Amino acid sequence: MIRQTKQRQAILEAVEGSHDHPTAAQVYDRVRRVLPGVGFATVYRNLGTLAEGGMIREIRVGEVTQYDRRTDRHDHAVCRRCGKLVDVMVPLPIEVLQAALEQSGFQVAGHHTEVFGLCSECR
Amino acid sequence: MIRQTKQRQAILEAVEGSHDHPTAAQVYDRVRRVLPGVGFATVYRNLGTLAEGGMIREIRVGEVTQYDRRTDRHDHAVCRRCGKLVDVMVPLPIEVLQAALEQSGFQVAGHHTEVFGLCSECR
DNA sequence: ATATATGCAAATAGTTTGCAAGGAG
DNA sequence: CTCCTTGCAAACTATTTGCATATAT
Repeated sequence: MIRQTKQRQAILEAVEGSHDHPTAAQVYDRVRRVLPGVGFATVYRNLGTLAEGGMIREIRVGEVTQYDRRTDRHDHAVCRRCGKLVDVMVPLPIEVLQAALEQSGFQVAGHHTEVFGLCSECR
Repeated sequence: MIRQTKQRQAILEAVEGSHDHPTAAQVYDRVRRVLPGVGFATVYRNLGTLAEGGMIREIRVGEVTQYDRRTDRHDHAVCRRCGKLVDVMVPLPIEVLQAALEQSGFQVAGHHTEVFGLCSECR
């Protein structure tokens, strides 16, 4: 059974309280302010656990892994200059994907679109 | 100036001759059959150089980096079970992305959609 | 009580870098 | 002949794992 610990709770709160999309290292830093003795292994382990449990979402964009408090399906736009990640919902009906993959026999379960370009500050 | 070496040529041929999407380690293995003495640093360096030069394309999907002989814009479907990568073209007009990102002031330069599900063999 | 979770340190995977020797132009 | 490229080994980064101890249930 999944236990409630102060570390796990603090890690979840660190992600849920973020309006950006923190990396594991950033979550570690934020949690350390509340629980100075926390180990980074605990943070990594719990980010994985929480993502598996569907409480947070793990997004890999480019070479970095980031965590998102939003668990509903949505897409992301990445700034090529500063790396900033912006949430966006790209309207893409599943039928369009199914049609595109029809001949390959691929069964579509989900999708994620990454848009790249320049954010408002960098353009 | 970018020089023509037998290593670089073999690395390019290894990717261009692939119908799958090899990882750096797979390219290394393939090149070693032709040039047994090649170092993995040479492979990594050249995959980067070739990708920068637009001769091949680097794709990061999930936790693995793979190389694609196709340099034209297209999308990918990843099998959740076996990890197989299938090329696919998802019809997504740039105007749709621009409209979705209008309010954030993000300037769209490109996009890539990752579809996940099960390939024909795994479903 | 008992099994899960933590903190630490060491291990691992994938990739990058420094450097002397080699080879392309 | 110059300077880019190679091969080797060491360095590095991000993440994972082993293990004894602590703690939630």
